[in-house]
Amino acid sequence: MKYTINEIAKLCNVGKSTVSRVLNKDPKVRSETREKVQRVIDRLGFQPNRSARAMRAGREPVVGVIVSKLDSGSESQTLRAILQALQVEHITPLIVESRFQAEQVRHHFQLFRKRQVNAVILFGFFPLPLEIVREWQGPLVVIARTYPNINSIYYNDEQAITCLMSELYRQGHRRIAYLGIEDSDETTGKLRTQSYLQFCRSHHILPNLTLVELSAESAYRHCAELFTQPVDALVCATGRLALGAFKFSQQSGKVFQMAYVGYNEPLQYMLPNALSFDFGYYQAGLKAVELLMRQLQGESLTEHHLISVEQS
Amino acid sequence: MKYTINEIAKLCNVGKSTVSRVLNKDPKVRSETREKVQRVIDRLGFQPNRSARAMRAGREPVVGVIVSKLDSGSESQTLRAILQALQVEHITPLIVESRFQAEQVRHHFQLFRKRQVNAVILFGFFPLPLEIVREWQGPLVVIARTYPNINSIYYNDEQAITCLMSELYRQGHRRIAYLGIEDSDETTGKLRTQSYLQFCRSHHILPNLTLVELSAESAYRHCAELFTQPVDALVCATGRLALGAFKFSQQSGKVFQMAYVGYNEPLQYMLPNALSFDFGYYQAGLKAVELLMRQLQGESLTEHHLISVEQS
DNA sequence: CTGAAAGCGCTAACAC
DNA sequence: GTGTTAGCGCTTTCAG
Repeated sequence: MKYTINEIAKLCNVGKSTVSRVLNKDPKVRSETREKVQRVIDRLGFQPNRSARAMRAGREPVVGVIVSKLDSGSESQTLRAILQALQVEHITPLIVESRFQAEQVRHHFQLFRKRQVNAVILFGFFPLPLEIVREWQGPLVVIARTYPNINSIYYNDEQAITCLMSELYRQGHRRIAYLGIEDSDETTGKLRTQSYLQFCRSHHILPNLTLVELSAESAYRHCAELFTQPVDALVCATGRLALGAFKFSQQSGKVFQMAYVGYNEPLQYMLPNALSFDFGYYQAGLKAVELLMRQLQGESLTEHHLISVEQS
Repeated sequence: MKYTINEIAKLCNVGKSTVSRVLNKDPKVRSETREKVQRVIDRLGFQPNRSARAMRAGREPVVGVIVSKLDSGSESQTLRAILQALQVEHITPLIVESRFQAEQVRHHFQLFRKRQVNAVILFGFFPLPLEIVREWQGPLVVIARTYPNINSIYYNDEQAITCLMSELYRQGHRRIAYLGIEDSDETTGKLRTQSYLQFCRSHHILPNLTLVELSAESAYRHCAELFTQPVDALVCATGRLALGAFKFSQQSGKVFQMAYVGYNEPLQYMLPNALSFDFGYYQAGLKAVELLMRQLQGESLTEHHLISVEQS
């Protein structure tokens, strides 16, 4: 049932090192011998023992992946890409959830050290203090946030908002409101808000915005504030907020064109006409793994990769 | 930076087996010695090499987890539990997606064999032929579906439907429609449909049902068929279908009490008054790991575990 | 080109 | 109680 390199060697009447060479595609094996050995390997379905190989190699490649929430549309897209890319590289992913809590991240780092994780991919879909991120010594790629000297894949917040605004403007909307995140969140919050204000300024639109917490409920509760004035269209900083706004529109009967940043399947289904800006989450995952691989291969340069793909 | 048991031994002036004993909490070590060794271990942050241990043990515990879709509310809940439970057992999970395709499952099984996965947890949230499931030789737990001689965690379909129906009935609804899955799906389909019909019969309700495919879109398209008659309340076989029905209610302006089986965060948020029957997905995950552990420990009995917890 | 032999870091007999 | 020793399955010199 479970063969070892030794048994294969005996069956082939060769030394085990030859079998090893065949397994590792060492060119200096006579093709005749190679085929003989390969045939036996195939016939028996022999698989070299992973642990033994790992031990010999001195390290087993394991990448820790910290997502913020498993059931999040945008993150799942990225995670899917990461999983696939890592599989190709024969790297084992270790997935954990931060649930948007920096403290959890710290905790996971500890676990990773214990489990001898070589590298980490961290989803930063929420404000995360630099000093916590710094706690990870070793290869690291952060997604959706940037820090000095730390590799990252981040999204073009300005482009996302500007793009949505332009489209709404093109459609003829002029009273465009904005539901955003508080400035304490540098990227999803501050940056996007500023882009909104910037666009308003350059297009002579009177800003009408409210900043809330990153939850549908908070968005829902504060949405009414925007509608003390007439509103044609509403831009939401995230899909989560858009869900709250959608509920508001249901309850209040207000009709407006919806636009949001992110990928949210149920919302996309319920509101097919809404504008959504997908950053290219899948691409981001692939890129993250690529960056990580480079770090693992010793290149220690820092890169900040901008991902931006428009959709819908 | 990276120590071995040998170095620790030298630093402590003990043999490496003593260090090993300390690591493995072998009782027959003088507490004095133990402390001395432990102190050094702690000070240096020494972590025994996983691969070496795994090799020695002859097997590295890896459990393959086949979910149908990463971003599914119900499954994420279960997956979360599985991840946590496996972590406690120091078992590495290998997560892959089936995307509701039996062929993918077969493919993943192959991968698992290559990667020397010891056991599998399979999410069966869709019809899956027995012969495919059989392809996995070895410890296996199937969630949400049962097969002869295969360990499983399954849900009490009858109870779920009956429970929702009873509650609707209690609330005074009499014209209760049902949106279900076709009979080709044994559990989510046939079983639930029958439970609906059963309830109708025993409570003298005129059945009003439509069977559709397992997608929101299909539900949405066929929903109108139910409303050729007056409807007070609607029971949906799954959260996905409920999403389609919700859209229908939006578009058609029909008002009715909604009820569905499953856990769906956005829906729960949008329709807080809807009745939902949560099977206890988290519990199911814990149970799945427990069953698997027993198999790994050699008990080869088959168990079919019924999970049922009511909520909302 | 191929085989013999020496370990990788750890655990488990087996001695003392 | 504790040290010594023999491998687990594999890769990698080092000789032939």
